[in-house]
Amino acid sequence: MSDLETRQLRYFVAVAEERHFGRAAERLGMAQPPLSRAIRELERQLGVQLLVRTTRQVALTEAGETLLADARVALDAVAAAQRRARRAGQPTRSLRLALKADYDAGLLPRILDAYDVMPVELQLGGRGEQVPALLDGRADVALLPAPFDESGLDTETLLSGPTVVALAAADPLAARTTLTLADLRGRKLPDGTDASEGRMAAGVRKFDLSQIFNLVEVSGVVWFLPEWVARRFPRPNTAFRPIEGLDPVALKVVWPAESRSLEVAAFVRVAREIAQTPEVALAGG
Amino acid sequence: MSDLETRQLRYFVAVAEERHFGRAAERLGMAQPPLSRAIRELERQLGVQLLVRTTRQVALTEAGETLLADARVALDAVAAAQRRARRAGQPTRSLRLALKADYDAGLLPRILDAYDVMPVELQLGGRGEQVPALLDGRADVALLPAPFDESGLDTETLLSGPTVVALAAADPLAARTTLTLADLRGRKLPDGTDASEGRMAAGVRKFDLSQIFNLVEVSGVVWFLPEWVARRFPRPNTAFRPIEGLDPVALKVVWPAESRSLEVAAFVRVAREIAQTPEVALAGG
DNA sequence: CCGGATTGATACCGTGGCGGTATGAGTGAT
DNA sequence: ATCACTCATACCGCCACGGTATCAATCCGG
Repeated sequence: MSDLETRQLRYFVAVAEERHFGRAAERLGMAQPPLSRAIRELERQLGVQLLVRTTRQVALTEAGETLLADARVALDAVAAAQRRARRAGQPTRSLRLALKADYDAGLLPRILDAYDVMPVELQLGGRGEQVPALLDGRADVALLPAPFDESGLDTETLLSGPTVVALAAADPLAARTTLTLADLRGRKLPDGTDASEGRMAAGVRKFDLSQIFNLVEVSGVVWFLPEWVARRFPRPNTAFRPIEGLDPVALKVVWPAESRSLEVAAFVRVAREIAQTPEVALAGG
Repeated sequence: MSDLETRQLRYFVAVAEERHFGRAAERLGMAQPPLSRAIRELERQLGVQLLVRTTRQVALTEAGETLLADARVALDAVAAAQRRARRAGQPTRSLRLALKADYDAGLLPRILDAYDVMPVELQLGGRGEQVPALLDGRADVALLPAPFDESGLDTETLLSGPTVVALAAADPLAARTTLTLADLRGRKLPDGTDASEGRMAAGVRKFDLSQIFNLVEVSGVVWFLPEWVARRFPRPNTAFRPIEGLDPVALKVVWPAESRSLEVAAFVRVAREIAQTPEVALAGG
């Protein structure tokens, strides 16, 4: 009957993620007994068993899995409300734009130049950091390469292009104009996985693009990236070749689904217009 | 610093909606002083002024407006988590489908027949009740005529058609094949507003379609509805005429944006297939 | 088969947060 | 100027939440 409190959801998420009351309690900065009691009380309120405990392991029931997913969404929504309210009270307002360095397809300078509603604060981060930031209110809008999990978000595609592989110009494969994933069997990504698996190796956040291109040129590893990124970084000793059979990669502008912010809407409009306007040669000489 | 509790959000929403501490306290079933104190504490936690109080009126600051919108979303998310967890623990599962009576375009029987994942529980309600039910977890999926506020929801269009006006067959306008809004000047909707405004008069929830057609035939009022609804209810004394210049009305299947429910996904797939399959004549004879 | 380690549950206690009542203070209306 | 209205303050009492100590069940090594 009585309503859930975010405290109860935070406790449950901690236990469900740790699958261990002691570690969850430590993470929450509290002792284990009151945490156990709080979860019991939560189950009693819901009239549903969420966890199956033995003294050796904690497992989630189906209801627990359901609640875990929904609780994360709800906690993000609460955190977003808190953050946005804090910001809305500040005298100096800005738009927080989350993006991955080098993945703006050259649109960013023109967008920033054209967007004059308020100052734009850039939040550079690795892949995977932008979406959570949008969901919990740390960012207002993002520029991201698709695909990514779009639940809870609205998006608009700015441009789209094929995936290319970056390989050393001296590589025999560079002599061919197009490649398939199978051709890459044996080639490694910087993280050591085989390139023929076609994943865009995550977890290589320590490197920026020029460092990766250095690796490509000197150590024979390869690297996948969207064509609209590669085009911005021509290097004489790195060859970019399209991969057949991979889905195209879109650059999207992304914002929280429930956003009714005029500032975000204006940003999306500007981004759309810039993306549709070809980049003119600035100086004819 | 410390996290927001749903209790604080519920209190704030009550005060922000009532714009009156006393009434809000009454609505919350508590006394006014602790409510005032809780709002003060909330403002202190956020470091932001949410309300401008005088002894005569309570007004929202810009931060307050922001928080009101976000808090509603967050509270819906918490309520949805609670309801879905409760249901997930029940042994008998069902899919709760919210819709407006008579607005299924004839698809419903075939959809229900084809959907065999789990029992479907129908929630008939007036326009405007389905979307909140989806957002706070009282319903899993809905069939709705667009347009409606889609924030926080995902949708897929099943079919689309023009808006028509229902008028008495004896009405002089019924002699014409198409009409414009201007032609309807002077004609009234059942709620008394002028038909030439083009709104689909809300607030006439007490009547079902046959009652409305009765009104149309005997009292000279007119009524707007989608063509794909009108087609299902042929009546000799009611004429349906398309209105030029009005946007088409789509029938959409709608579900919570964050839903990753396989049951909902299966329902959407079935609905899509049914909508693309023309209704065959059941008996040729 | 037994003893120790691990881990969640129980018992009990103290405090702080939350809500209640009584009352004050500011403002608009007559 | 007085009254009505409404939000704020003061003060009080309770219980909900968290802490400590301990128990109980299970797994594992010997």
